Amino acid sequence: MLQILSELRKNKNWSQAETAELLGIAKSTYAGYESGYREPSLRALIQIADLFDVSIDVILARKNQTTVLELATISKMDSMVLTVDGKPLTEEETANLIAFTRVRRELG
Amino acid sequence: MLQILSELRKNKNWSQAETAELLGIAKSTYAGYESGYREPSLRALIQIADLFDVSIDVILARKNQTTVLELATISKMDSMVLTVDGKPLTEEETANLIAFTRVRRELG
DNA sequence: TTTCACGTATGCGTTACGCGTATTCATTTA
DNA sequence: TAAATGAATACGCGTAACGCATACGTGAAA
Repeated sequence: MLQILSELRKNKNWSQAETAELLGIAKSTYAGYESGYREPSLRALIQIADLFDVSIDVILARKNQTTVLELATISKMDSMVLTVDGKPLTEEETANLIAFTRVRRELG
Repeated sequence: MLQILSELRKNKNWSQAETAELLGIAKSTYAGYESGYREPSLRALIQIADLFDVSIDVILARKNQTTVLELATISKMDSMVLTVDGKPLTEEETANLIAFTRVRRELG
């Protein structure tokens, strides 16, 4: 249910112990969330969402808000920023990614 | 914290008892949420969000609107799909885009 | 006044969360 | 190679708090 926690954490290059400390909980407690051994309480869930700066629905992988977004559109939106290694993609970078994808698909 | 429950419920012209029955919980339990006497468990919260068809963040009155998203994270999320030319990016394609971006940035 | 619907408050049993601890595995250091 | 350190995971136990049954207060309708 909470597999995404591992992804979010690794994107920040944090260990479970570091993350637990930032959350103010025991490392075994946090590890239990990732492994699926336990589910976080509502209070813990809110802290986690705040720490990773994502919505609770994202953490719970709730699909009630499945959104399909065109890469080209996102780069024009002010309300959303894509990052790689924590660094925002520029419009030029995004344009290159789109071109890159088209070429690769063309080649099969 | 959960004042919005009362509004969501009244918008549907439901009594607390009706709502509780739809949720499969005791009416005193549901009433406790609205009055602030108790907070719902995570399980109950998910059922409530599904019943009213709103996101959990809305129920919790969280103002976060995740604007910065790591590309690597998105590809792992079921709740969001990126497309190029209307065609979804596969996980492999996304991984290639990330690698491509890193190389380009490395080269200056 | 009685009755009924609605919302609310609380005692109590039980669930399950959080911590400490132990274990396993991988990597590093002497 | 062994020892040590770091990382991830599993589990026992105490207890916080959730859910239910029940009781109570209010207002409207008869």
